[in-house]
Amino acid sequence: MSEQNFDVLKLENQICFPLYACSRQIIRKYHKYLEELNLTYTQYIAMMVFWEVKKINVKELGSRLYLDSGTLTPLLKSLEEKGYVRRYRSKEDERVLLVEITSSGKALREQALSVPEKMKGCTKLTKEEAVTLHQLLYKILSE
Amino acid sequence: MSEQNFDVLKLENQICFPLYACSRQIIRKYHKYLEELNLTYTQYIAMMVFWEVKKINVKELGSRLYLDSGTLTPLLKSLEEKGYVRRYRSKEDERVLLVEITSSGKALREQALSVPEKMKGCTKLTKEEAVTLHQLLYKILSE
DNA sequence: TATAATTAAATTGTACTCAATCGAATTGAG
DNA sequence: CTCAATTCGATTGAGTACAATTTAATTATA
Repeated sequence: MSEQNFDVLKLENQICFPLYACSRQIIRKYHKYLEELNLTYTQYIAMMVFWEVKKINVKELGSRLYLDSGTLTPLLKSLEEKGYVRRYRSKEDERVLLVEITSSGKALREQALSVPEKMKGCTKLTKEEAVTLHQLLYKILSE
Repeated sequence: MSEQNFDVLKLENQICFPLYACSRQIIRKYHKYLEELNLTYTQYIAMMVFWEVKKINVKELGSRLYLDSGTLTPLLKSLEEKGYVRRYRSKEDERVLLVEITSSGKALREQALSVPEKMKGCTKLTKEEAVTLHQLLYKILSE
């Protein structure tokens, strides 16, 4: 009767734990290539957005990266100090902070091309497995 | 000629970014259930290990959780303050710190059963998709 | 049109995360 | 045996994460 099944509390039966462990494992691998660019991983994915859109506000950047202002405010100040972005208030709505990539930030893009190159094969997944993983992850994120 | 393909630097083409975003999204969902137990997510997965093995040293715990002493030392001190574990040096090798679950920590297991229950269906993956994801993630971790 | 409600960032406080370094204990080569 | 190398955990410092709160600006409503 009062037998309790604790299997649901086993590490090996979790879905979040390997997600969490995997993301940290890969981010650790990024570290040695990104430090050549003087970027952290979070700064790197933020730069990916700037390379695409050139200009964006904090809220919209946060919704793309799934990060809030508590994380982004210091991160964007740091990118500004490095000279990769410029921050300024919107004239139309003073609450909104616009962040725009600088020429220096744009120039970094060429250098950054070496990163995916070096990270190639960082996981031993086949192309098909990587596609499957990608789809499953975005299915989770789409909720 | 000198056309460069920057697609490899697009956020949508990354594998690590959705891993990172997914794990944080799910951990955020855990938060409201775990705070009823006065545990953070990292403390929760550490407790999962203690519920299984009762006693373990820091290095072995770190290899199971993919975390190092810089993360675990303060985390274990915090769990000790809450009364869930006891920390002491090994008599055989004074370098080794053993961490053992207390009766209070064992009692927490029953309460914790509600967490996977509440998290059930936190992702809308089918059972098959969840199994596939699990396999792919452990393939990455096994490198 | 006052003012209440909402919104956007910034701030605060707690807790990771991890590279790098340190100090103490143990082990191993000569 | 002995000193150098290794190992274990703790510490340090920089950078996130994020819930909760605050401040300032804007919008909506009575």
